[in-house]
Amino acid sequence: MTQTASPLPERGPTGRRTAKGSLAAKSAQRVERPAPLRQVVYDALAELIINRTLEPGQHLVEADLAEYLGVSRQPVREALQRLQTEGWVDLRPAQGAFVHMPTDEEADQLLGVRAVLETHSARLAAGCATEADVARLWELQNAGLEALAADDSEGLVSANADLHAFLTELTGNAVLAELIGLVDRRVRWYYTPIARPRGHDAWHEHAELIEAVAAHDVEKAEKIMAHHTERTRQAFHERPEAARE
Amino acid sequence: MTQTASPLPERGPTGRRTAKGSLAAKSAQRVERPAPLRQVVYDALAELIINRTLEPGQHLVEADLAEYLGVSRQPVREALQRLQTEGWVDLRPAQGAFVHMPTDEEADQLLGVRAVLETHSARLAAGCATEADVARLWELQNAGLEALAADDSEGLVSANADLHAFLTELTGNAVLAELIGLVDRRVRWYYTPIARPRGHDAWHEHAELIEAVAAHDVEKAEKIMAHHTERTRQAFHERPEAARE
DNA sequence: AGTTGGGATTTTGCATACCAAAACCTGTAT
DNA sequence: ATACAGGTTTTGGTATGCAAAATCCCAACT
Repeated sequence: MTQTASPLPERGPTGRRTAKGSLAAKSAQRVERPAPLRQVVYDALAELIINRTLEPGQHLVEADLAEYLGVSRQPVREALQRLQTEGWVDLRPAQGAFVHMPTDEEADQLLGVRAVLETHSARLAAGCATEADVARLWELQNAGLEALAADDSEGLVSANADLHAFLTELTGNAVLAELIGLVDRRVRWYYTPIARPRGHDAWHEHAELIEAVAAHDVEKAEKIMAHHTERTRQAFHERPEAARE
Repeated sequence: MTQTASPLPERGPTGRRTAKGSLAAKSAQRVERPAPLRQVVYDALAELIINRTLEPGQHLVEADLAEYLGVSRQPVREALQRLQTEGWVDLRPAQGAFVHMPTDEEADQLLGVRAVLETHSARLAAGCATEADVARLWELQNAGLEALAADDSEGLVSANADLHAFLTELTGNAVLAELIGLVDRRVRWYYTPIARPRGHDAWHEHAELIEAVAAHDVEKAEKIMAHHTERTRQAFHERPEAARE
């Protein structure tokens, strides 16, 4: 509606093949997709929810979102569907989408599941990490320490997520990685308020964990991660009066 | 199926309120929703995939599915979106939906994750099961034994799912239950071919598990479930020459 | 043979328009 | 206040159109 003429964020002469016949050029990178609109909308809405522009409980009217984003209702609906399956919004039949209202109980359950999955992940990772992997872990660890020193709450949460994410990739279990990714993204939402106070201890525990992984000490890595995630859970319960909102 | 004219499975004069003013009549049941069409389509497609009417790798053309089911493209698209997030189809941008092709590696990863989650679930359930819960578990166990005696492979898989599902509900952790539900539904797909040979041992192990839960022996329940799911995983690898397809 | 190169066709992805039914809102009469 | 009647908004779904991308098919060329 808004920008009636311009169709969207630069979809013009993309989608062309990279070159002509350099078969298996680099093996890695894909051909660069124009990014489906529903995906763009999904990312945009997720961002709006995470940074609280869209408040918990708020009613999301399809038509409004569509106009706001300059697209039609269809991609909005599809994005909302996905947002529901991943727990960001609740889709009440015949009433539409509402930003999910996180409860303390749910956060606790989420942190509990996360503890189980991450613990298993640490165990597997310790069993199969190469030296290069360990080096990468130390890099990520340092990035986190820098954010800690700079008192960068946002960067701290992000660095934490990166480190945990890389650890799950190491396991070689794609299903596990996907599930942890799902849970962690939601945990991140609740986690932000306690990132700062928890920071110091958490990154000390990370160091112990990486040492255990480097030594391929499966039992120890598992134990440390169990302790680490359990402490995070407790930190959430003992969090300051920033409880409500 | 093709019923071009008739719009759908009886949506006529539904959606009415149950009565007029008997507030909180039974407290339990919701108001009876007409069931969103996308949900109906989702169920239908999931069923078609599970029973192999739609073969792995097959290209699903929206227009064809829509005509086949007697609906428009929109609900079909929404159903396909959800089927993707739950791993039943792969949605390749600009190419459409393809029935997911399960690999042995993926099945193994799935069974691995399932083992972890179910083990944790068993631990929690053992800690908080009431006598009524245990009675219900025995009921479900008997239903499984009957299916086993009747050599009903389909019913066996279903009874197994029911028992595990009830156990996860006992934990009181909705997030955990949801995740296990997700994983189990997919495991079921791979599991069917080994349900029969695995049946006898599996249900014997179930009995032990229920006893441990009834005795609130947390450690034992956890151990039995770990063993149980690990055996299932092994059974999958040692499965007969029904390997491919 | 084999592989190139165009069309022609199909299919997706999105936009637009329209509609019934359900839910919501509001003002008025009780 | 409470209840009711009516108007408004919103969803959920249908139908249609269309550009871009992918696929298919077949003929021309080493």
